[in-house]
Amino acid sequence: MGTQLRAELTERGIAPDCADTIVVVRDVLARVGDKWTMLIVAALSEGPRRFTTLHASVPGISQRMLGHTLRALVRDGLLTRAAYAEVPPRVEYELTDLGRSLARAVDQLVGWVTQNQDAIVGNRAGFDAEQSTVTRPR
Amino acid sequence: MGTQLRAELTERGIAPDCADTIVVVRDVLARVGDKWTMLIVAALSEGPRRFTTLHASVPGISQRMLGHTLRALVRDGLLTRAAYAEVPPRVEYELTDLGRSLARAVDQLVGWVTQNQDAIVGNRAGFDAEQSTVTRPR
DNA sequence: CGGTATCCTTGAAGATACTG
DNA sequence: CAGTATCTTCAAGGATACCG
Repeated sequence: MGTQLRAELTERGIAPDCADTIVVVRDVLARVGDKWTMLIVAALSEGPRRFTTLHASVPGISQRMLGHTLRALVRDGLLTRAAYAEVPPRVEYELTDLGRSLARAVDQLVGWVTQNQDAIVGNRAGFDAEQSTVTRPR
Repeated sequence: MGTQLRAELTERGIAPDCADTIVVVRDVLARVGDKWTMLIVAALSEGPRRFTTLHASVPGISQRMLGHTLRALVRDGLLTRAAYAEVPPRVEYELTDLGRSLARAVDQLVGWVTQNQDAIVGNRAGFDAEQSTVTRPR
């Protein structure tokens, strides 16, 4: 994963461990920037939750994507998955310390967005207005 | 953009302005988490750069993706685009104050990744090792 | 309950060629 | 030089069905 880019970076004379970091940074940013991760982590920030509960709390997510995303988060060690051998079965997901520390780091970025979203949305509107003036003049 | 999710969120009783923030946060995270943005911003952090210079400094990027990504960043007000009417033409891209402040915010996250990438990579390796044990036992 | 398997659609992005 | 246009490929993600 990202091996291709890593190779290209090192080939251009960038130190291998620095290339590693670039790749991992992009990896992590892509994960927290994907369609569902933030919403799942937000739902888990209050405490452990079950699969079905999460499915209900994250609006619009499919079972497939919930399963995939949870698995990826467990793989990275950001979540734990605890399966209890009962009937009916019960599985609980919970943020790990690593997951919580990432959530705090992301919170900084959320803070930035909260402070600057008006500016961004305004810039987009202005840009789009200009463009439509150019493409559809008069 | 993200209007669909916004509607779903508000329908579930989440306050509209809160839903807005969720959507914008995901937007911004998706932007900084995409394949090229980080590398372009890094290249611009030293000062203004021209299209061709950027094309050379970002390994593996196509003209198409460089153009698209730059345009998106300009649209959000994170970059300025200055075109000089010379021959040959010269265009310089530069981080705005907003862009620089985002870069600083992202740096926090980069710091987190730098500190924790060993843990993440280790977790992944451990997880994958377990999985292959399960799927290909003995 | 808590998933996985399968199929299918769509948008993202690469390759290549062309232009003001 | 600084892009855009076109074509194509590919994988993320949705819908649906099924299973331990």
